[in-house]
Amino acid sequence: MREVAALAGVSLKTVSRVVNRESGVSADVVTRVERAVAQLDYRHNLAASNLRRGHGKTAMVGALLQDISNSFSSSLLRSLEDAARDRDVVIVAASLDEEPERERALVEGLVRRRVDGLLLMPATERHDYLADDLRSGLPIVFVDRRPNGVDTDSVTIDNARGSRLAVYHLVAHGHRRIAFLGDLPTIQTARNRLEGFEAAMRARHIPLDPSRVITSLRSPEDAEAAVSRLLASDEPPTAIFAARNSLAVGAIRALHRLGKAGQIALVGFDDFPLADIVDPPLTVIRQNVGAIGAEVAQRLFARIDGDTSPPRHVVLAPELVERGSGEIRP
Amino acid sequence: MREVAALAGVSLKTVSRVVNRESGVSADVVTRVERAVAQLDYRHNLAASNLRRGHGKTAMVGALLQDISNSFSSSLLRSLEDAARDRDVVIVAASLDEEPERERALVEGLVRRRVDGLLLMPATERHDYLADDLRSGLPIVFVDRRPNGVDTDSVTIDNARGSRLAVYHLVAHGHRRIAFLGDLPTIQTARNRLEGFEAAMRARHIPLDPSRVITSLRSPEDAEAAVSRLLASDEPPTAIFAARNSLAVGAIRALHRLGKAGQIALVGFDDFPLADIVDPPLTVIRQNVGAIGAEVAQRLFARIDGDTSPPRHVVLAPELVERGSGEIRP
DNA sequence: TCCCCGTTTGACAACGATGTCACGATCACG
DNA sequence: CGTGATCGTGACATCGTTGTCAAACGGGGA
Repeated sequence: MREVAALAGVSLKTVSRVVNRESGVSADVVTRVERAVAQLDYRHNLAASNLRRGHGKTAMVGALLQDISNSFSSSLLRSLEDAARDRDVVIVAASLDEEPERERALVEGLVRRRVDGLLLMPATERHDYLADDLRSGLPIVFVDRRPNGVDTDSVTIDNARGSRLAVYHLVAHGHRRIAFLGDLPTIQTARNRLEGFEAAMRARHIPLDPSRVITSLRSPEDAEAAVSRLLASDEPPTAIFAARNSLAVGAIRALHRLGKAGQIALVGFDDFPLADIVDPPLTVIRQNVGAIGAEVAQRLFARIDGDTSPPRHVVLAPELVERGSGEIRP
Repeated sequence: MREVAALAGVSLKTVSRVVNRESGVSADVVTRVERAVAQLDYRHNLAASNLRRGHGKTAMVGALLQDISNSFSSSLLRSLEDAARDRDVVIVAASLDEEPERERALVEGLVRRRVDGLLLMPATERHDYLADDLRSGLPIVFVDRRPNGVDTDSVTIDNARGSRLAVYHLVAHGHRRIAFLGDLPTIQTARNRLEGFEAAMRARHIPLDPSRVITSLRSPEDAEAAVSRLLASDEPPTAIFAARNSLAVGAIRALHRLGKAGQIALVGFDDFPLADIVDPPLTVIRQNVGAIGAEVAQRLFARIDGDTSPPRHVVLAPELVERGSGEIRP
């Protein structure tokens, strides 16, 4: 900037005025400065500008999601981006992979970078560590999982209800031997889905067979192996409830490999783009990702704009989408 | 920082030393400073730090992709993230949606923010506008599309070859009436795929019927409608080559709706997570996204680390994955 | 002609941090 | 006990920018 000023024969402040399109600079000076800017490849430095202005807004928000490459996380990211776009805010995105340490490190990094707000799908169990930042005014919106130990906005779905929908649906189609495939019970949503499953089975007076409740499945491959084992047992299940989309995928693969596709009922949790064209079309518990994302973005930007009303916890209801795989009878 | 210094009874510089874990501070002073930091909720400001240090590294890279929510873009993003993670670099991600204006605006925003490097899947046709930034040393790596008007690293696949693989495969299975579904020909990759299709048809001495070459399809819905029209014609195609994954999805939906699934051959371009379990399993031209992402990340960080060798243009070969849908005979 | 006023421009300090260098204290050694 | 080396600490300028305030300028009216 100093060089631009020298070349244009004006003061630093005048260059600043031109760069910021402030009024009250003569047309002649403006062109001189702009010429100098072009000639020297000068680039305005936003960091320095923000520093001086002091108000702090960096026009960056952080989005810490489970895994950017999965469709749920990336759809949320996209919803946030659509809202951010209108306000010229950019998004710093990262995957947590269910690693608490990574979450803490990334939050710290983003706070040091002075992001204006944070979208968090936490990998940690307790969130007290965020208290200081929240107190100092950093807007944080939780998504998919609720805050624990601090109070801040969240947008989640009713996971237990989703499980209940699935179980009641399968029971209504005549099933009693229903297997459950779930992720690590340390993950809040996975736990809620498991609890919902158990409660629904109780509510329908079906005894829980622990050998048919498989948790800690982390990948489609895990699920595929689990289903193979389940179907090889003495009393194989007639229906499977896969409480996460990647587990449903593994289950489908296993059913295909064993030639049982179309014979065993299957309900997945979380819709995904092609669930309607797999074989058989997959019945799922759908969470409306667009609605979640829009709600999250709206909350976050409202907070950034100074909304200081009490934290709100939005809980959306998932719905059952019948497509075929869940309507197979035993 | 000033307040921390005052509270701890030391100078600014000493606080800086403690915060940066520099050696040569007595244990006593370190604890006093750390206590003060905790008490005042002090947060180190990275922007100011970078400003002063001058070397410029912000430990941020930009990733401008086509659409963060599609699986190709988000997988690339994830590959980049894996590489960035080791170096404590964060990623600013955005979708361009094939809008040139948006690309230019985002690049400018990222340059102003002084990102250390840029991953770009361009929406623009010409890239001269990047010349200044490249000259001033900003590393930019193109992915999926080659730079035009400037010379910088790129990682792409051989799209024409992909189309050729698809056509030869279908012809080998007895097809001659092959329809082509493509995106906007203004998009470089879409154009290359179309050209590859035409060249391959010529090479096999099959006359091109323009009514079976449909371009400018932007969504699964567009593709679905196009396929419906194609199949309603007098001489419907016996095979379809869908030159983008979302178009293949639309084609599958149409075939299902019309009850023709399993009767018309279909080859898609771009693999996607569930292509093996749709009905029938989809034969695709696969680009190895992991390999592309790894290559891109490696190039980008090498440049950031000061590699000034001439720009390299890596072209990876796609491969045909037979799964069933492409092996249906007329 | 003189004065006042609006317009355009510039000098300076400050945003939060750190590299440089110099200072005082402590220590080992002959 | 003096000397030089070593260690811990602080003063100051500086990174790139902008808010504040005042100066310089030109023009219009009395």
